[in-house]
Amino acid sequence: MMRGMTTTERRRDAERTKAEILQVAQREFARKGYAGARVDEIAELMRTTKRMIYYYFSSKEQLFIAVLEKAYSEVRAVEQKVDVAHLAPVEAIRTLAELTFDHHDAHRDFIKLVAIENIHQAEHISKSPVLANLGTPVLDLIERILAAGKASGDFVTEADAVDVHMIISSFCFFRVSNAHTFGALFGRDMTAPENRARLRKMVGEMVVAYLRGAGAADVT
Amino acid sequence: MMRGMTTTERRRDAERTKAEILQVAQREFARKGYAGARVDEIAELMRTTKRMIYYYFSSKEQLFIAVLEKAYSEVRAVEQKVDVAHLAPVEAIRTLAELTFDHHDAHRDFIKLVAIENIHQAEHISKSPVLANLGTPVLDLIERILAAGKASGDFVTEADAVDVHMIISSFCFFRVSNAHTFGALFGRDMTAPENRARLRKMVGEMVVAYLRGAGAADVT
DNA sequence: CTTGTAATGTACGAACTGGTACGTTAGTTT
DNA sequence: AAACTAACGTACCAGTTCGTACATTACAAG
Repeated sequence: MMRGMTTTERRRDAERTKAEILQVAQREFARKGYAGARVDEIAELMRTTKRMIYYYFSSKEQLFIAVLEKAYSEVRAVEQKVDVAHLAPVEAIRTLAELTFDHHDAHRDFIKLVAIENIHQAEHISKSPVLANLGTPVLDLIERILAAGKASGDFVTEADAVDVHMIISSFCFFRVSNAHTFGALFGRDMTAPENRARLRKMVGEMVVAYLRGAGAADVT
Repeated sequence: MMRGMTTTERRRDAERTKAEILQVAQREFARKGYAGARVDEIAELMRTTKRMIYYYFSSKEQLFIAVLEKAYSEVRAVEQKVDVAHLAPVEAIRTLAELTFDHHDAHRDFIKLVAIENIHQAEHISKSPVLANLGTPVLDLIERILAAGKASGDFVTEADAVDVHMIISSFCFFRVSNAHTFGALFGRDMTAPENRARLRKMVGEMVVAYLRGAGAADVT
């Protein structure tokens, strides 16, 4: 009884073990990919043994799904905190873009997991009921900002929430996910500290410029 | 003698065999990832046997590198053909963006290979001397367009060629690479035919709008 | 037509890898 | 304090996977 009781350090702690497995597994999957990650290696990097992985997660695939679920839920938790309701449309969307940038910057393992999941045609996400309908909150937020911007006349471009989310995401995601090949081919590390501030500013300006309609063919 | 001689269909043809191996391998690597792809499976999908893979490419890793080299060189060949020199700066950059869009759209396997290579920290690209300094041609082109745009007063934003290339690439790349998870979470297939034209127009407008400086904080 | 060699096919092995059978211990309940 | 169960450890196996030793054949040269 009393699950949370830890006055004396327990040697056996299910929650702790599960958490450690997830943490180590996340790093391994992010670094080696799904097929490239080794269950034995994950086990060696923990205090517990391989047996525990199967005790709590049944299979490598289930473990990967659990890692994805945990990572996505953490993302969601952060996104909920974004408060841009009190800002004017232009500043609201700019801020959202910059916060998205910060978030991607801070959760690089998560980005890699998503990239891996895309290589596998999102087959694991499909198997998880937890992960469906997880995108709607952001879309609602963007929708409100867009409506306000249209009403105030700041936004001219015809674009829906999904489009805008895609613009922002693509930039922030690519910067992290493709840093290696981009760096190898163009000699610039997009994730280097000295480039951070400039690129962060770029996302914001890009979305705002686009929504203002300055890119249309009939504009001078 | 006479390598190209093929009046009678030869049963033994090194070039043909090598080409088929590369083609099949490209598809397998793109679908399963590097570690996920199986040499035996690649062999089964060809007319020849696994022995030939090792006869011509020595190892799985070398094969993957060869696939990357072939894919990148094909990309480069297409990019060389882009002729935007005669266009005005705004139309030139817009056209470049749209052509990049088309190119990514047409070479999805290549996109996936690059994504895979990024998961593996571009370690294979680094091992290939062929693949270094491959990005410069595009950068030169963009540089010229930017200079012309600055001179004509069309472009106001301070951004160099690498930045602009990144904006364009991120959008085009993300659309293909993340189509699966994006579709699963937001219910829209970015690669579906009905979205193609709209998104293609978006890249162009986005870059142009950004370069015109409409996103800056001090612009009304 | 013989002979040399590039190209190809067959069979197999050593190491790895996901997964499990079985035994043990800590902590809780009564 | 006995008994019960969740949590954990060890040893191991069966299937897979990259790679190779060895045999063979098509083709070109002289």
